[in-house]
Amino acid sequence: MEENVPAPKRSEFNKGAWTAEEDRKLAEVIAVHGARRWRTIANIAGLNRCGKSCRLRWMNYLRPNIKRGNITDQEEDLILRLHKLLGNRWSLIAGRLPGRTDNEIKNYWNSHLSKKVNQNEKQSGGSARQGCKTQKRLAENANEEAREENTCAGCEDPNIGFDVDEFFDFSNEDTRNLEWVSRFLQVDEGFN
DNA sequence: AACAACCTCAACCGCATCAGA
DNA sequence: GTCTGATGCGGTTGAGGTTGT
Repeated sequence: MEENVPAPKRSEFNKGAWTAEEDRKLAEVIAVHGARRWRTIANIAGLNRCGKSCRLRWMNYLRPNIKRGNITDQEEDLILRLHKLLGNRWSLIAGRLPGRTDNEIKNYWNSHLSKKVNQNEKQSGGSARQGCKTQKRLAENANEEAREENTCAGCEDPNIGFDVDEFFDFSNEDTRNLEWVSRFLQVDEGFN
């Protein structure tokens, strides 16, 4: 039934804003077939969209449990701290903020936080460089750790007194998370 | 009221990586 | 080991809304 539907050529795909009808069709098909094989899903749903577009729509808008708007002060603080640690690793940052998407965080950063950070750096005489080295190091670690779980990132550096599992297990304990991030930032500041 | 400038955010694009044949 | 399609990510764009003049 499903894969006999000929896929449109790339140039024939619909672009631009999604309609409520398209959303409904997409959600229906995903409910039955699951959120994978996006090209097939697009075909089954009869959407004149590419698979990528369907995936993005689902991930950023239709997926259940998505929080929309109103980033709280606590979330903002966490974003700032995680960005300092990880750089533009939006998906990693989003993974620590339940219900938030990488796209939303990226947009929020670009429209709100980047300005804030720039202002702060100007005021404080700009210690951006200092953070840079650590940020790169941490981003690299984060990538490796994401792949090879169960290794100890802190083991290499005796100054870093935290557990890597804790690093990636933010669960929902926001307060605790902020605590270790603070701890890490203290280590970071003592790095130079 | 009219227009320009600015802001926000959904969506697209290109590239990298992964997984299966 | 190689090829190919699927998936994921980060950067960028552009439409629509808001604010300022």
